[in-house]
Amino acid sequence: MSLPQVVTRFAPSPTGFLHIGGGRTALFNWLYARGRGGKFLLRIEDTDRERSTPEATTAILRGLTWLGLDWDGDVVSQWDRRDRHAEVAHQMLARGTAYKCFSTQEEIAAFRAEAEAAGVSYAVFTSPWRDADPASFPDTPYVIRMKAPRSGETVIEDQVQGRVVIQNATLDDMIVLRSDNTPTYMLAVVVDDHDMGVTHVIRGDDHLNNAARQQMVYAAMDWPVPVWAHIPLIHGPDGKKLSKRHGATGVEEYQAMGYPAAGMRNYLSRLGWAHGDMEIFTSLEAQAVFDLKGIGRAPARLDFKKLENTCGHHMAMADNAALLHELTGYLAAAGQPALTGAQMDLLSRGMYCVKDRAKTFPELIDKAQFMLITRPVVPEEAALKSLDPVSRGILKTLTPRLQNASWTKEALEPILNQIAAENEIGFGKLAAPLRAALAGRTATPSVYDMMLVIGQDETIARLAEASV
RNA sequence: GGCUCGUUCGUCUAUCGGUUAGGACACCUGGUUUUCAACCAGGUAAGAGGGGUUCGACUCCCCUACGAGCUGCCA
Repeated sequence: MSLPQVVTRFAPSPTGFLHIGGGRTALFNWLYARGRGGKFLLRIEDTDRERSTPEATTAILRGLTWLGLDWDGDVVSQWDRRDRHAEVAHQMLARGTAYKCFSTQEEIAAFRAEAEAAGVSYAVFTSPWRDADPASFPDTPYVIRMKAPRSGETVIEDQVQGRVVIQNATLDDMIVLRSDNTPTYMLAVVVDDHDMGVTHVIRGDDHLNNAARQQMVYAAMDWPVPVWAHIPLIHGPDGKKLSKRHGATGVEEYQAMGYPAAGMRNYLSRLGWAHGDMEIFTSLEAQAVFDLKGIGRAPARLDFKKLENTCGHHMAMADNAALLHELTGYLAAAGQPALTGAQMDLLSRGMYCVKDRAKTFPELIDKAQFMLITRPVVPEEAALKSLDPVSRGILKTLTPRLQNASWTKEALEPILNQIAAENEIGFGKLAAPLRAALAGRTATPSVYDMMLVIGQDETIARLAEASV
């Protein structure tokens, strides 16, 4: 009666921080599941004991959490499931879809070297034990290999790449269980995805070829094959695979640079995926329209300008309190001093006049500078020019009138206009020294907004100091 | 080397055989403005190359070039 529930997963290997490409893969899985009332699971592929670290796992979790990608249930450790993997390997043995191979790594290396010497740069290794008589088995360590079909073809029906046909002859009998009884990735992913009920495997297209081998394991165990969707990788601005030399590759680096998470999600989702001309959307909107069909086949390049633009939209759309909260998170991530209570108060009052002018948190802080400074205001050199004797005189005449004013824009406007008129100057000529006095700068939010936000007493105090 | 995938403005992309090839970012011009940002109006800019199929190809097929991935007792 009810449709089978959609179950997706993100399965990173904990060998480093959360890569921006991994973040996008996770995002696609999350969008797909969340948009369909399904489940989004998280599994850590830590079967490589040499390279896996707990630090990397926590870094990945931190990155996902910052991105706002919440997962269902507990984080699954692949390593913890190794006994189950071994069990399946032996079931394959029993079914005759796998076999014990006693070839040593030295023998395999020798085989490859020989092939190379013979002019074949790469050859598919065929184990001599594939059809060997058990009576001839030596008492030495062995691995369990998949007994892959030698002929015919394996077809991957991929939702992104289309129908991909791979000749079985090009695939070797991959190892599913190592000689120390630990599973290899090819076995572990399939067993885990099956046991976890994963219905849609959405991952990087570096796994497209692997899908053929994995599909053989599904076949060997007679398990239903999940829906495949192999998405293109992200490239750097020069079109090469994204790497360290392109700059930031870790999700957390983007947090430290001050990009808001909502903007990051929006930008990342549009990188390689489109829904018509839609550019800016909330997570809820993205979930509602995200589908596999909209994913492009070509790798996309990172464009910081567009990232910033997208983030700017989300800054402006954000709820003031939420933005302030995320700002404190940014400061911590960037290793900057936390805000004082007074600064928090002012920011929550003045967020409205700075958030639509900023694309990132560093920009937001810069625009909000007039709220964060304390007297005495030290004007920048350019601002100092607006505080000439004549202007200071004008400010001096302004102060007493502000003392009796009610503190609303409606009340302030006529006062400033009248001062400008009395001195026969344009409003701009009055705004410049006001800016210099209130913020010590030449570029600031509206002078009215600044006055309203810092309040009557502070405004008068700053004007008094500047007009001395 | 073999196998697999990809190629529309500088960038992200729309198009699902017939469009003046559309949108967004960036850039340029003008406008607005109280500075900056924003905003408004306009503009420059694209189907890798070559063959087919078709009345008609960005769209389907083949080749080439270029890019990427896989080819481990890594994931």
